[in-house]
Amino acid sequence: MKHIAESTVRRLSLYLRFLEEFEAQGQTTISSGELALSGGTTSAQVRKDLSFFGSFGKRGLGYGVRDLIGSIREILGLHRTWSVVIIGAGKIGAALAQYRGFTQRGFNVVGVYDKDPARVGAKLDDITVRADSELERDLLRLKPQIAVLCVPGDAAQSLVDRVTKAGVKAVLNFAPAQIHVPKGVTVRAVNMATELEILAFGLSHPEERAS
Amino acid sequence: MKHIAESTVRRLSLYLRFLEEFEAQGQTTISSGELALSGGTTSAQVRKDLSFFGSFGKRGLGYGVRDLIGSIREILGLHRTWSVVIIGAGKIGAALAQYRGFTQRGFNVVGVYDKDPARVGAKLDDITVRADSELERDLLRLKPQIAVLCVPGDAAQSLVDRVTKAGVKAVLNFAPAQIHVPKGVTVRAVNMATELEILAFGLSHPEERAS
DNA sequence: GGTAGCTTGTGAATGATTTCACAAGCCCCC
DNA sequence: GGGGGCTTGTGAAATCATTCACAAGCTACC
Repeated sequence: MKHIAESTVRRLSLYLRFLEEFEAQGQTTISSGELALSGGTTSAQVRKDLSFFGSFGKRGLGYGVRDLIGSIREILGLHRTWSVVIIGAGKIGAALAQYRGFTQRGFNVVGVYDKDPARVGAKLDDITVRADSELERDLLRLKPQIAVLCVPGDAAQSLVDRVTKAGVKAVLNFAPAQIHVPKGVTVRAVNMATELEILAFGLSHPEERAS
Repeated sequence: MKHIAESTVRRLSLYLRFLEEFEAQGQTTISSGELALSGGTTSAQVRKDLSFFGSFGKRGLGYGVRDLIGSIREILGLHRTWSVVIIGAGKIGAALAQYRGFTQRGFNVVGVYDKDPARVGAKLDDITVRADSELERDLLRLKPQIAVLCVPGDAAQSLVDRVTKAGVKAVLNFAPAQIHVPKGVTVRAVNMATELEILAFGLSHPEERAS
C-alpha cells in the first residue's frame, strides 16, 4: 500500500466520531458533503481519504453509515482491542487511566505504574497503581502494544528504553522531552505547552490567522 | 507577513525547549545542524523556519543561544503573559490547572470553572474552582485571551459560545466534540482517543510505518 | 591583509497534500 | 425502459511544505 499521510489518518478518526453520532441519531446513509460539513473539511477530501483504502460508497446515494463505521474501524485497526500501559500516575497519568474514552474505543488499560511509593497501591477506578519495579515482569506477561508516558521529562528516555526493550511498539509521550526509540517503534508526542504556544502565536499575529 | 504553516510554529516551540536546555548547560552558541539533531529534523528546515521571521544567526558561527531564545519567544508571542481560564474541573481540567509547565511559559491560569456544585470551592494548588454561574461576570473582569475546554462533549458548544461572546479569542478544546466559533477566534482540538487511534493505525500497518 | 574553514540565508527543485473537475454509476419516477 | 438528478471515485492541476545546493559572510589565524 502507498504511504498514508498522518493527516488522512487523523481525519478518518474524526469521521468515525461523526459517523457514530449520525448512527446514534438513526441516520442510515450519509454523503461525503455532509460528513465534510461536520468535520470542517471538503467533500473531495473525504472521498480522497477513503479512496486510499478502497471504495465504500454508492454513487448517487452516499455511504451507508453503519458500513462506513465498520470500514473505518477496520482501517484504523479498531476491530480488535489494544493493551495499553500508563507509566506515571501523577495528575495526567491518573486522569488518563480513568478516561472512559479509551475503553470505549477498544484500548484496554492493563496497568499503571509509578516510582513514588506514596502512589503505589492507589485505586484508579478498577485499576491499582503498581510499583515501577514490577514493570518488566508485568510487561512480559501482559504484552501491551502501547505505552503512554506521563512522567517528568528527565525520566522519559530511560522508561521508553525499558518498555521498548520489553516489546512495546508504540508510545504516546506526554512528557515534555524528546525521546528516541529503536527502529520499528512509533512515537507520538503530545505537549500541552506547545498547543498553548501555537494559540499564542495566532493571537500575536491576527492578520494571518487561519480561522 | 506571508502565511506561516502550523508545522513551522510547532517546530519553533520545540526549538525553544532545546535552546533552553542548551542554555541551562551553559552553551552560548549553536548551529542549525545541532539544533536540528535534537529536534529530529534537518538543518535546512531549522534555517527555513527561522528565515520566515528574519535573520538571527551569524554566518560561520551559528546562533547565539540566548539571543535565539529571545527571538523565538518574541515570535511565538511569549514576551508577554496570557490569561487562561479552564472550563471544567474534572480529571483533565484539574490536572491542567495544576500543570507547572503553563505558568513557566507565561500562561497564567486565572480561573477554573465547573457546573457541578460538588467541585466548586475545591482548591487546586492556589486556585479555587468557581461556579459556572460566575463565568460571565468573571470573564468581563479578567478578560482572558485563552479558554481551555475540559467538559463532556455535549456541553462543549454552549460553553464555547459563552466564552467567545465574552471576548475569548483562542480555545484549546479537550472535549471530544467538534466546536464552531465566530470568525476571528482560533480553536485547537486535542483528542486523546485520536492520538491512540493514529498509533493503532501504525501498529496495524507495519509495512509502511514512518519511524 | 589574505586565506581557510565554517555556517547562514535563500532561490530553485523536489515532494506531498489538497482541490478541482468530470466521467461513471446508482436510484427514482414517469 | 429511459431520462433526470444525485453522488462517488479519481486523474490532473494547483497549492503547500521540505530539501537541496550554493553564494555570501563571519572568525581565526598566519
